[in-house]
Amino acid sequence: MIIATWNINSITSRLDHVVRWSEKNRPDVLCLQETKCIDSKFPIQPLRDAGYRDFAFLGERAYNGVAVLSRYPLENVQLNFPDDKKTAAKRLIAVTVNGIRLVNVYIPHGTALGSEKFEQKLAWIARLRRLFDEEYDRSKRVVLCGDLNVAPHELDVWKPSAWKDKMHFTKTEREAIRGLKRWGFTDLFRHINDEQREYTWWDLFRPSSFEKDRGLRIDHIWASPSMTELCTDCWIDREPRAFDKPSDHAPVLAAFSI
DNA sequence: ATGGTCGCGGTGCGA
Repeated sequence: MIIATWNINSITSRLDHVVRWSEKNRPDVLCLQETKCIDSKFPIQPLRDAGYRDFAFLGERAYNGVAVLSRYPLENVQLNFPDDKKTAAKRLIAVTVNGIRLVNVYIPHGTALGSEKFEQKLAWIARLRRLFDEEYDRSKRVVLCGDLNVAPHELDVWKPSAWKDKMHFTKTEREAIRGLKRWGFTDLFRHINDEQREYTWWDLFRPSSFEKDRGLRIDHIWASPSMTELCTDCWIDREPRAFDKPSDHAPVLAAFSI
């Protein structure tokens, strides 16, 4: 079974990429972030034609939005945090698929260091940790994936000296993300690939960033201990980052012997 | 080097 995650920066603008990539890579479950699409306009039919059978999505106009596309039935769909208001940014969707509890998140960007939104980013991460403490069992099969908007380690940044104290790599963000991980998660890319430097995001503002491989590893698939034991591979597919008019993110995939 | 490029939607904001 293959689970993938991809921040596609608008499902309508990237529909062809998602279809083409899905037909080639055949993930069983694909978690998307930044769909930027209201639910009534979510393009189910083209994605059905690409092989997906079941869908869960939570979107809004222009910003945020998360979705899960699956070849297996999705059960117990949870939209955002249980105590979120309806007006809350659409950033979390949790489903059960093949007995796995899968949580797909789009962690807030943070906008600017020291801003109110930066504090809200830290608070959102702490709140996610509390969700796992209160409602999840680490002895079960649990997967957390998505755009974490934090590069946890120096190995996850193309030039740590240049990124010191910069958004996505500040001490406070890394501490917050470590706090989340300590619930009992293993970073599957690091688990499988040891000290390898690979990235999932390259800045679209700087057109040469991808060619020069100046990126960050901010998109992740994390797993609980029993799920980590079943993981046979985890990799980043850079190919669609070179497509015409790409998302700024590349997909991450994990294979499990299930 | 504080620029640069997208997406949405028809303006400026967020990333």
